[in-house]
Amino acid sequence: MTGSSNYMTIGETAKRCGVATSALRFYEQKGLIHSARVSGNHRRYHRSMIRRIAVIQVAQSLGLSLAEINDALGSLPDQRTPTKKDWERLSADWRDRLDQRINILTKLRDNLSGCIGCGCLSLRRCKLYNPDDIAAESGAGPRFLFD
Amino acid sequence: MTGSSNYMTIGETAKRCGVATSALRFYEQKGLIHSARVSGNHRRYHRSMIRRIAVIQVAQSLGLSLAEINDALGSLPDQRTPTKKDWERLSADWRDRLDQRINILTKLRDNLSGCIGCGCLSLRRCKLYNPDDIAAESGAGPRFLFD
DNA sequence: GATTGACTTAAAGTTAACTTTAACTTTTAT
DNA sequence: ATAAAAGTTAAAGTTAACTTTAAGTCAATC
Repeated sequence: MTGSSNYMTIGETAKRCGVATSALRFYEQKGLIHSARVSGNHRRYHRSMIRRIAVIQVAQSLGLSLAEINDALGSLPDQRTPTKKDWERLSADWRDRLDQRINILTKLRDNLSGCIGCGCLSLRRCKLYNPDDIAAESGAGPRFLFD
Repeated sequence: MTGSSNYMTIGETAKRCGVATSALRFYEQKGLIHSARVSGNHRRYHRSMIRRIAVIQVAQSLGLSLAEINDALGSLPDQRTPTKKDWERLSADWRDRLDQRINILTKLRDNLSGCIGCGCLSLRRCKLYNPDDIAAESGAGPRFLFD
């Protein structure tokens, strides 16, 4: 255990990352992060876990489940700071996912706007203003806003 | 109960909207939708509930909780098809929310790209590649990707 | 040494959004 | 009339992502 400043207690790590200690224990149980143990069985997290936890938080903000994040983190090294190449490999996937999310939300926003601003040329075609639901053959659910 | 084609059984409604009957019962319990009852105590949903359920589904895709949706739907009429004005009132709020979501995701994606593509001029300033975590004073969590 | 704060564990609890179960009634089709 | 399908209810169950509890040990400080 060379250099105590490379290792932090669970409380220090939690504070540093803005998560609860219980969450850190939970993540470790799920295999997402790892710790060493000192003679009193207290955890010691390597500094590289800060970055790893940050990556978990980013992935969560993308809507990934912990299981999915665990899969993705399989491509990162456990015990050292990820290199640039490591990060590239991971974030390429996530950028695709982000692009898709942005596209869907943009389309949804545009469809909202279009129907509001009289962008629609036909009351028959505009399903939102089709009060008799004539377009029932289009399929179940609010197709008109997602398609 | 004029015009049986204005009312649908729970099965018909579920199929039409692409949701489960159990979800409809759940939403009704939560007060999000409403039904009439026939002599056998079977539910009958007015056609306007199709649109209302569609709105619920849209709001869910925005990440709103059912409680939040219930609040928002308070501004819509229960027993008739919402007018254009009704819809405008509701969707203005949601468009703001969509804009914010899109902005956050776009910023996140741009930060990912910037760091990958050597957009960063300083290894000290680029927190992602600051392996000794010198920027610890920036606050807890992955600030660099959200700010 | 004594006290307080930080740590440990396993297991139970919380929350939201449903789904399933069990036991029944009603409706539909033959 | 009968059988199958569709409907009813209350309550229990599921899931993911945690948090809290209960009961203890360890570490730091006086």
